[in-house]
Formats: sequence, structure tokens, C-alpha cells
Amino acid sequence: MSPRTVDKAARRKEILTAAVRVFARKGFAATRINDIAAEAGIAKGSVYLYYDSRDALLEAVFEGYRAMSAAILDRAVNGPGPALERLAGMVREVLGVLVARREPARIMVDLWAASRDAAGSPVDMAAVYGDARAAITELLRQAGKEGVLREDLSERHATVIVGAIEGCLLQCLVDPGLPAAELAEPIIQVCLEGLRRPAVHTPDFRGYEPATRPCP
Amino acid sequence: MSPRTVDKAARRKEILTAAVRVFARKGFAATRINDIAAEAGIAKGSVYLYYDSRDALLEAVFEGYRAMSAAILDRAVNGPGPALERLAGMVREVLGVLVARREPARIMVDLWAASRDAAGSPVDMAAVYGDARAAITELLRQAGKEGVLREDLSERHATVIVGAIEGCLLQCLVDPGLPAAELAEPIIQVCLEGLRRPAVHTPDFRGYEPATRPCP
DNA sequence: GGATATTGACTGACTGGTCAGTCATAATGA
DNA sequence: TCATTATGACTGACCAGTCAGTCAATATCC
Repeated sequence: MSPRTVDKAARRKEILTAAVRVFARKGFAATRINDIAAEAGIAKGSVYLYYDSRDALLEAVFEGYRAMSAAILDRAVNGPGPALERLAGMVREVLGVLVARREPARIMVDLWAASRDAAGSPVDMAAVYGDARAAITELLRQAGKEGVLREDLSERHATVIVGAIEGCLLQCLVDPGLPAAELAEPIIQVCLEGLRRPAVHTPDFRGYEPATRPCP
Repeated sequence: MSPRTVDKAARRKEILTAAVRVFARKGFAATRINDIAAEAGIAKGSVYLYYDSRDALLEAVFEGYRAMSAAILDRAVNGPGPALERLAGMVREVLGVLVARREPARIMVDLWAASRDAAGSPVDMAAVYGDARAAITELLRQAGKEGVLREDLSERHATVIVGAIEGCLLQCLVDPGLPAAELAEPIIQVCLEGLRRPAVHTPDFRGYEPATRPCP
């Protein structure tokens, strides 16, 4: 190589990219530092010139994921247009990412498991889910202002929406036969129809109140 | 006769119970056979008198979970009463199990990750999710017969419901601050309201058709 | 009863292998 | 030359699984 002329930041990124590829292929637990070094085309010792430890590498992978997640949420919360359309768009985007690049999502499961190990784990899944809940709670607040929601909503409902998205992702990961792309619309249908302001006339026609619109 | 006989099956179960406790406490990856032996109050070597390997123990834990899961689903599918009420009851039961005994669910995440490792893993999460989807698809079919559902439903919607339940479970596991018990009703609200036959009068009052019920 | 033999559940030190992380040495360009 | 970067053999810790040996409970015989 060319000592003194290497771009440290670029090299760090190369290693990180290699690590993501190997993690996705073999799973975090089964990945050896040697595998990552080989994937990056360098020696094992060199990995340690750029990352202090295996855990530091894990943390970097996690941060990359979290940044991607945060970007998607941010665009949904602060974007233009009606809030519910942004929510629907976000669901489509998340499922789309899964279809386009399975690695990030696949790795998340390993991170999940890895985070269980030590108390001082660098991977804080609670924060990731917390961010997602906060974003969707905000979207629901915006939609509420727009007057398109039922009025008995709480943050619990945001939890359910986050859960529906995450749960569908997991199923798609476990079972590659599931059509991830085609789940976006059912998710939107189930969630949003359940969130829209109920019709004055309830679905089963009990409680029909003709007096609210007197006949001419 | 044999000089001394122990109840092999009972001892197997003791070890399994100990394993579940340790897995729940430390996570599967971080659990040593020694830990399990200590928890069961026996020596390490004795564990191998009852289970061939660490993986065999993992498989037994998984089968126990799957049996519990299957029992809940079976009761919902074949129980008495309207299908949607059984569906709602099942959601309450699943969340209730999480509240009462966090271990089984917690372990599932580890099993999830463990299943990623080898191709010949004893843990088949795809089958677990597949069973759940099949059960809920059947519940929706029953509910459809009862005439209480929208008519454009597919198995995809069952996937969303499974996902919502599973996703909420995960969030509760990661973040013990979340009130698992209080999520059952929001899940039911979001899912079922999204599934019921839409009112003739759409929520935004466009398409209002007073002619359907003529004034006296 | 009690002396002796038999059984098999149980033990834990040991083995063989794995792997994260280290460091002495080499290579390279300024 | 010399500072910087790269290397890969090496180390020490760790752990799943083994197996030769222990011992308490039972069986059998006198």
C-alpha cells in the first residue's frame, strides 16, 4: 500500500462496509475478525488500526443503521403534505429498503440479540424503537390537528404501528417467500383505517342517528 | 432390577427448566453449560446424560415455546364465540403471557438470532410465524363468513396482524418501561377497526347516501 | 440381619479447538 | 533516513464435550 497517503476516514468506511457484508452473510455471532479483514482485502491486524475492538465495529454498524432509520423518520415527520400520506409513504419506504437491501434489516436482528448480552452493550435497541415511536406519535399529532383521526388515540397506538412495521419486517426476513413489497399497502390499510375518525354511522348500523341530518 | 433408578423424564425437565431460567437471564449466546448445570444443582457432565449437546437443549427449549404458541392459536381458532372476539381474546392472552412470564418471549429473540447461524438450525422461526399467519387467516375466514369484515382482505392482512402483535412484544421486551398489558386494547382497536366492514358512509362524509334509509 | 456384589447416576479435571487481540517485524514513501 | 502503515504468527483466555473414576442405593446370599 501507500503509507502516509491513506485516507483514514475512507479506510474506516471500507472496513465498515466489509463488516456489513460479512455480518449479513454469516450473522454477527459467526463472523470472525479474520473474515472481515479478508473481505476488506487487508490483514487482521490492520482492522485494529481503525477500530479498537470487535464491539467498536459492531457499534459503528449500529450507528450506520440508526442514522438511516433516523433519516427516514425525519423526512416523514418534517416533510410536506398531509401527515397520513407521509406516514403511508414512510411505510412504503421502509418496506422498499428491505426489498432493495436485505442486509441492514438482517443485521438488525443480530444486533438485537447482541444487545442482550452485556449490560453495557453499545447497541441500544430501546432507543431505536423509542425514536420510531416518537416520530409516529408526532405524525399522529399532526394528523390529529388536520382532523382526520379518531380522538381517543394515545402513544400506545404509535407503538402498535411501529410494531406492525417491525413485525412484518421480521416475518419477511425469516421467510424469504413473503413478498415484502406487497405488505406496505396492507399495513397502511390496517393501520390507517383503524385510525381514521369513525363514521357517524357505526359499521354494524347500530346507533343510527337520522336526526343528525334532518330530512328536508 | 436396577439398584437405583431416577425418573429420567423428570430430570430432563428439571434441566430444561434450569436452562430456560439461565437463557432468560443471560441470553442464549452468553449461557454456558456450566451455568445450566449449576442452576439445576448438578454437575456439567450430568447435563450430557440427558441432552446430547448444547444445540439439543436449545431445540428442546424451542419446542416448548412452539407448543405453548400452538396451544394459544388452537384455542383461538377452534374456540366458541364470534371469530373477532376470539381474535381479540388471543391478543390479550399473548400480551398477558408476556406480562406474567417474560422469559419465554425473551428467549425467543435469542432463538431468532441462533436460527440465523447454521443452515441446519433446529430452530425454525419461519414455521412459527407461518403457523401464526395460518391461524389468523383462518380466524379472518371465519369472521368473513360471519359477515363482519371488509371484503378485500387477503392473507397479507393476517401477516400485518401477526406483525403488530410480534412487533409490540419486541418493543416491550427491549424497553421494560412499556406497559405490555395496556397494549392489548390498542392492538385490537387498530387491527379490528381496520378490518371491519367500512360504513356505508365513508369517514370523510363524501359519498353520503341518504337514500339508503328513506325518511318516513 | 449383615456381608458382599452389582449397578448406573453422577462428577469434574482434562482435552482439543477456537478466536479476540497483541506485537515484533517488514514495507513504503516522504 | 525515519515516520507511518501493514502484516500475520503468536498468546492467553475461554469453553463444549469427554471419560475414568466415585459412591450411594439396591440386590443377593449366608
